[in-house]
Order: sequence, then structure tokens, then C-alpha cells
Amino acid sequence: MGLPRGHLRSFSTAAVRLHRPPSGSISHEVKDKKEWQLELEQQIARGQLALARQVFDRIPAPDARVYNALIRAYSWRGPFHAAIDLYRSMLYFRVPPNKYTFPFVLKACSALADLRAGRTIHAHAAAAGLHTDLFVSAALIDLYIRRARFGPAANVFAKMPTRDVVAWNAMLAGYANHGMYHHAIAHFLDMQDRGGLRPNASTLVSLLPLLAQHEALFQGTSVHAYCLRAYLDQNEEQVLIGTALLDMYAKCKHLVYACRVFHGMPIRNEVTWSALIGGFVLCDRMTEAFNLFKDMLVEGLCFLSATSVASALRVCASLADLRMGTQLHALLAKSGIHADLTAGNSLLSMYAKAGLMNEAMMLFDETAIKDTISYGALLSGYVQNGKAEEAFLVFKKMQACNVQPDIATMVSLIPACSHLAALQHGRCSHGSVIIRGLALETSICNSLIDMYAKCGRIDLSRQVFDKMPARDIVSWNTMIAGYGIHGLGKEATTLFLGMKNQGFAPDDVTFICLIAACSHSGLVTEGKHWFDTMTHKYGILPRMEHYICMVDLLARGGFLDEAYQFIQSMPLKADVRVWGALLGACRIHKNIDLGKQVSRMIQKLGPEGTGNFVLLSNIFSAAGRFDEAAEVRIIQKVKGFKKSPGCSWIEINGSLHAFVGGDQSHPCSPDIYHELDNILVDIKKLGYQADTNFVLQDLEEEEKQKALLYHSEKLAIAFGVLSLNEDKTIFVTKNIRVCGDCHTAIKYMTLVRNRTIIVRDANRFHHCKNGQCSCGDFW
DNA sequence: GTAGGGTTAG
Repeated sequence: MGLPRGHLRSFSTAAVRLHRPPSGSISHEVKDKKEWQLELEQQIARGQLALARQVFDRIPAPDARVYNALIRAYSWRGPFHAAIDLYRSMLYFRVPPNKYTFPFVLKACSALADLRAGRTIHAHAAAAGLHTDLFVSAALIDLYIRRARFGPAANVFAKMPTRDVVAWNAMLAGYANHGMYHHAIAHFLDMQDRGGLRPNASTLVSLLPLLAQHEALFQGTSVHAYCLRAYLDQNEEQVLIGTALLDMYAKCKHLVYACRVFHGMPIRNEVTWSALIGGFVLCDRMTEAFNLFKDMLVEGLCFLSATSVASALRVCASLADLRMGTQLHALLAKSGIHADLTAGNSLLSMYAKAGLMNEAMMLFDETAIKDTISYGALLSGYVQNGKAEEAFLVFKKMQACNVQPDIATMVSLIPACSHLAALQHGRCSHGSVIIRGLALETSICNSLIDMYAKCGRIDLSRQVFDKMPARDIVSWNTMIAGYGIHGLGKEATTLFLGMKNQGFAPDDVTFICLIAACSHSGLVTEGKHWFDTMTHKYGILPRMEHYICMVDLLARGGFLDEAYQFIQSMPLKADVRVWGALLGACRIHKNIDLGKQVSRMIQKLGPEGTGNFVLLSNIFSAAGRFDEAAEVRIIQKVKGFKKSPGCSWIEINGSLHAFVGGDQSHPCSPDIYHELDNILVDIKKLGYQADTNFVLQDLEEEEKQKALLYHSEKLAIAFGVLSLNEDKTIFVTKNIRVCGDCHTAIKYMTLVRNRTIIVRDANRFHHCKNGQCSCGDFW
């Protein structure tokens, strides 16, 4: 039998090293070959592979049968490389491998995912004419499929003269593991039609997760029916099949069926419990998920696993139940599974979502093994807690440690640029996803659309949107919301109509975006129309968020009484945010009486956050009623609410420069103040008058003007004027709303410095040019 | 067979 040339040279060193003289604790008596062989088989049966090896080395001129016995033992549970080494020495000593050698050595290659060795052995088997053997072929298919080499696997499969269930299953498992839904289904049907075979438990255990992933409830139900007909749910593989079925129903969000399967199972294990708990988590039924977890512990501690704790921790994170979360942390530590990567990452994520970034960071530093998800959990934690700069540091650290960011990492990182309104950072991230080949991923594009919109470049948002190969509902909603914050209500409406034309069904969020867009553009009638359309045509039940938008729309448009009546007629009990929207409009329209009434309502509800106190205080101040304004601020202080300081920032050449009111900490402060004084002189010539109504403190008139002049957004703009060429747009971001005086001043500034100035505040964009603002003073 | 980080709204 001819073996391919060249194998001797590459295999010789390993083979020589392996053939050491015998040593160790086996008997040294003289035995004949048959007796040694018997002892070898005994050692293998006992699982004593080291001793088996010593026996093997005593056997004079071992034949293929002897080699096969040990190779088979190695390929069972490892060490896998020993199986391959032994195969090599077999070739070295010119012992021809046979049809019992190849399946086992190939299995070892498969376990090591060593495609190179596998290909060589494939060639050897072909040379020996054994590559179409049932078992050799099955092992080859498994090897190729594991490394996603579908072509070679299909080739092997096609060349088989007869195929058994194992071969069909190997191919199916490959398609299923790589998420190739259509291939898998076609193969599954082919198996029954052309192959004339009936699916067995392994077939269905491969197929069901794929059906689950694609939420193919109908096919899943047929598989379930087949299991019942074939009594597959009654043999020893019952737990596997049952769990796979349960999980399929859970992933299809059909918890009733999932529970029914669960209760019908005579035997359950930790995977079964985890699958069911995970199903409840998926359907956002958190309390029930947690109760199941508790039931599981009552039924048996043996079910406790890293996976089930991970699900339970997600429940704690979602319910913000930190007390339960820390208890689980202790449970993990006690049960000794705390070192598990998955469980560790869930813990990290729970602390991060709860805003305990110090705890999250400590946990992160303590863990020796970190993967992409660990970094992702920390990174998104920082972004969600408004610490965008820290998020960038995590990203840098990740790259320094050679941990590859994936789609989810980038989807978490890009909003950090939106928070900072840092266009340069955003563009770098965009470049980064292009380099990584992720630029056309739907979720990535969605976050890019949002980022560009919030960084003032709605044109780039639209570019990303137009180039997307596949859009989902989030893509459309994000684009509509983007037009909304830019005050482009008409464009938002056009896009909404385009969305419907392309067959996308709007959801509840779509209407929030759309009505908000109308509100920001003063399109009161249109907004009302879309609210009616939503309820009557699409049957979407309005949520509190929709009512907030509607009150905002009506009240901001000057229909304060209608807004008030609208709140009265709501089927839901209006919360602080609804009244807050009305109060905000009272301030714009300087309606003190209603403002007072509304603020009384808010105080009854117990104000959450500080915004409402500030608004009420502003309303009194604007009316010159400083005593009452001060009183509100005293109540605010007594109740322990802190006003978040106004802060503005501007990005110059990729660096961020932040300012608070009256800030003198910037190195260029003298120049900035000088420029601002000059601007004041110039804009006064055009008729600007400081509107001291917006100064909250009861100061002398001159001091009030100064307090106004050095508002943070004015400082940032002055710095922009100094740092950027005239043709560049000055883009400033403010964490709270721009005050009325600044708004007026900015419009004058565009004239005296001939600039385009965009200010993004907590509410919307102010795109100012030639003395006009895009919001039409409607903000 | 189960599990951990992600995008839109006010």
C-alpha cells in the first residue's frame, strides 16, 4: 500500500522521541506478544493510559491492531495529540493504518480542530482506498464541519456509497452550529426523502436549537409531534430532547408550552431548569424567573449552575434588586462556581447596570480571565452611567490587551460619542467598524445614525441609513428621531410614510419619535393626527411616553389649557414627567398661574429629579417674583435634591473642552473672556439686551448681566470662535437646556462673527445662522 | 440541550 511521500521527514522526530525504552511500574517479566497485548487492553480498560503506554512500548513489533487500541483510547478523552503522535510513529515504523485507525485519529484531529493534520490523514485514507468507509467518512465530515469547511465536508458526504444516520447527523450538526438555517432544513428533509432514514434523538437535538434561534414555532411543533410519535421522549435521551423542546418553545416566547414540556418531564437536570428560567428572562417576566430560580434551589442544590445564576443575576439587574444580587454574589462564592467566566460577567454586568461602577471595576480587576464580554459589560456600564470618557479608556485597554472588540462592543461604544457629541471620536469609531468589516451590520448602523444625528450631522445619519443593506424597526425609528431633534418634522413625516411604503409596521416607539418630531417643529395638528392614527388605525395602546409627547406638543404649541384637559382625560394616572412637560411649557409661555397649579400637582406626586424644581423656580424668577423662586429652591435643598450644574463642551480637533458657568480653569481663559467682552460690545450695537429674567439670583442689574455673560455655553462658543476658522461650524453641547438669554445672544453672535453655531442642549438642536435659529424660538 | 456585554423614545 502506497503512502504519500514526505510524511517520513515531517513525522520522524516525534516518532523517535516516542520510542523510549520502557520504564515505570509494569511487570518486567518476559511475556510473549499475546500476553503483552492482553495487559495493554486491561490497562486501557482501567483507564490507566500512562501504564498502557509503558506496556505498549514493551510489545515487540506492534501491529496495527495494537496501535489502534491505544489510538482509540487516546481519542476517547485525550490526550488527543498523543493519538496523532502515535499515528505518526505507526507510519514511521511502516505499519499500515487500517479502517479502524482512521476514524479515531481523525476524531483526535477534530477535537484539536487540527485541520492540517486532518487533511494529511484524509489523503492517507484516500491512498489506502478507505476514505469512503462509513466511519472514516463520518469522522472526516465532523472534522471539516467543525472548522466550517462545508465544501470538503459535502464532498466526503457525496462520495459515500451508503450513508447512515451518523453521517447525516454530522452534516446537519455542522449546518446547525453555523446557523445555516436553510441548508439545515434542506438537509433534514433530504435525509428522510433521499436517505430514507428516520431522524433520531441526535438529529433533533441538533435541529431544535436552530429552530429556536429562528423562532420557527411551526416547524418546532411538528418536531415535537414527531418526538411523541417516535417515542423519542421516552428513552434515556429524554432529558436532552425535552430540554431542547422546552428551549425551542421558550425562544419562540411560547412559555405556556415550555412550561407544559417542563412539567411533563420525569427527569430534569440543571440544563432543563436553566433553559426555563432563561425563557422567562427572555420574555421579560423577571419576577416569575426569579421565583423559578428559588423553586429550583428548593428542589435541589445540585441544579445550581453558573448558567442559572447568570439568568438570576440578570433578573436582579433588570429589577434593580441589588440586595438579591449581592446575596447571589455570596451564593456564588460559597458554591465555588464564582470563578466561572459567564457567572463572573453576569455579576460584573449587574453591578455596572446598578451604577456601582467602583464595584464593577474591582470585580473586573480581580478576575484573571477576561473576554470580550467582560470588557463589553464594563464599557457599556460606563456609557449607561454617563461616563463616556471612562468608556473610551476601557476600549483602549481592551485593544492594548489584544482583546478583539465585536459588534456588541462597538454598539456600546458609539453612543459614548453621542453623549459627548464628539464628532471626531464618532468618526474614528466609524472608521474602526469599517476596518473590522462591521460597517454594514444593522445594529452598528443604527448606533451610527443616532451618533451622527446627535453630533449635528443629520446628513451623515441619512448617508448611513441609505447605505444599509438591511434595516430593522430601530433603524427607521432612530432616523425619525434624528430628524425630530433637528426640528425637521416634515422630513420625519416623509420618512415615516416611506417606511410604511416599504412594508414596515411602525411600533409604539415609532410614534413616540414621530410625535416628538412634530412637537419640536411646532406641527401641532400633524402630531394630533398621528396620535389618533396610532390608536385607531394601528391599535397601539398609548403608553405614558406617548402622553408625555402629546402634552409637550400641545403645551409647547401654546395650547396650555387643551394640554391640561388632555391630562385630565388620560386613562392613566399622569406621572411627574407628564406634568413636567406642561410645567416646561408654562415657563416658555410665562403662564404663572397654571405653573403654580401644576407645580402643586407635582409636589403631591413627590417630585423625582430636580428638573421640576428648577423649572418652577425659573417661572417665578422670570416673573420677577424672586421671593417665591427662592422659596422653591429652599424646598429643593431641604428635600435633598441637587441641581446638576450646567456644563457645556466643544470638540476642537478631537479634544474635548468643557466649561461650567463662570469657569476660569481653562488655560485660554483670559483670551476667552476678552473675546466674550468684545462680542458683548458688538452684539449690543445690533440691539441685544441682556434678558436678566433668566438670572435666578436676586442680584444688582450689572452683576446679573455678568452672570449671564459667563454662562457655560457662551464660554464654549467664544472658545470656538477663537479656535476654529470662520468657515467651520461651531458645535457646542450643553447638558441642560439653553437659557432664553443665551438663545438670543447666540443668534446675534452668528451675525457679528459671521458664524454658523449649533448648540445641542438637553432637549433639542439649535441650528443658528444669519441671526436665525432653526427652532424658530419654539423650544 | 441552557447562559454573560448592545442600538431607537420622553
